[in-house]
Amino acid sequence: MTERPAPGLRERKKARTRKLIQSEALRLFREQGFAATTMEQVAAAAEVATSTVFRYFPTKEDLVLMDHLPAFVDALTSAPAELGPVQAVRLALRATVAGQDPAERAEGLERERMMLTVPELWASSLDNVTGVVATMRGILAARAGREPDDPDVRNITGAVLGVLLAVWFDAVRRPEVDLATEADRALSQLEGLRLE
Amino acid sequence: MTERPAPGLRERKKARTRKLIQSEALRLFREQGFAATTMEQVAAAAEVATSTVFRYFPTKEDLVLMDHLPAFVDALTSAPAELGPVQAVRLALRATVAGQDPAERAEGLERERMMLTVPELWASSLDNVTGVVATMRGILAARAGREPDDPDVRNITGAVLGVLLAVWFDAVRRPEVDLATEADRALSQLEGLRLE
DNA sequence: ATGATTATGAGAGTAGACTCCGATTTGCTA
DNA sequence: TAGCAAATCGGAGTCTACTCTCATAATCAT
Repeated sequence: MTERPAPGLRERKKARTRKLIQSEALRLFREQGFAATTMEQVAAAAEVATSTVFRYFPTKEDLVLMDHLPAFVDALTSAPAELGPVQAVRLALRATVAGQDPAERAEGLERERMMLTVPELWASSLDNVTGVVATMRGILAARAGREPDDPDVRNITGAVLGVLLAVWFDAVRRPEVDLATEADRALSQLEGLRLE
Repeated sequence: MTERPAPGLRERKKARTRKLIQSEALRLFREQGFAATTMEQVAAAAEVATSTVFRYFPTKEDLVLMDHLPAFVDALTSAPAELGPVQAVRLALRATVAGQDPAERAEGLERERMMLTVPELWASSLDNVTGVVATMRGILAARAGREPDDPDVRNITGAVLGVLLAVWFDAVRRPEVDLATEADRALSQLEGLRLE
């Protein structure tokens, strides 16, 4: 949010160390699995003290977790009011993906693969998930002039996130599947669902 | 499956101990939370040795986990072939709920509440969930003469499970919501989705 | 250059899930 | 009732995420 671009040497070094630790961790997780990798190993691979790893990442899970959702939320909020819920989500998705740096996309996919695959990570993203659900309900409800806990809103949100998750699982497991177009196509099947 | 009803005193005692441990554990989890409860406390509450608790339940999570899905799977498999996927699921759901002992339902809901709420449990049910998804895809695909990894099958399954999960989350949090009727109503909104 | 601030290193320490094992009790069988 | 097998007990031991502390080194401001 308030990312000060003020680059003291100190800050730059910190950012570099942080990235180093994280990328070494991801490599180890990929190679030997999440549970089988200890924090000592991560520290050793990044050539820092174990306590330093914990200073940057309070929990092991934090080495993987992320938040690329805000962009999507923004896009959904600012979608034209005349669109139905499903259309709005499609538009927001397209906008989000388009605004992504393809370089970081690969690492993103790797992390997502782990999140959807490794139980511990699946667990610690629970809060994230319920948060996204709540947010999305709020937005879709507002767009249709309904309450956030309206059953119809809940159901549509559930259906939309259900298909998205299904596609996501597939895409993460098979590199030939393009998440964006596949998700768009999947959502198009739900266009019959309306509100209001 | 091969539940021998042969009741030696030994077996009866074992079953009783098992239930004792589990119900004491659930009580403690409800009262102080899952993470905040230690296995020692569970053992103490059930008045057995800690090692005995581990003999019955290899992991802490096993004290909560369960499998009431087989009934649903059976019902779905044997639904009339002329029904669409969503209708078939509705029917199977109704059948499953109808065949449940209302006495155990309460405890079931309690466990489900934890599973959907406590991260550690949410994690260890990952396998269960993916298993259910795969099974359901298989059945729906077979009913429509498609492949299990057909995109349409994946999408419909995703949507159906999405709404079900949404309703479930609600029902588990608010006792006044009746899971069965609410789920049926929610699914009725998806009837537009067809295959074949 | 110097003193203040901050990051890092190194290591000891804690907690709690889970394992192992020898001794004891308990139910089963003849 | 004697002997056998299974279950339990009690406790020592392991493993690893995570915490704390303090000394040292790097950066910053003046």
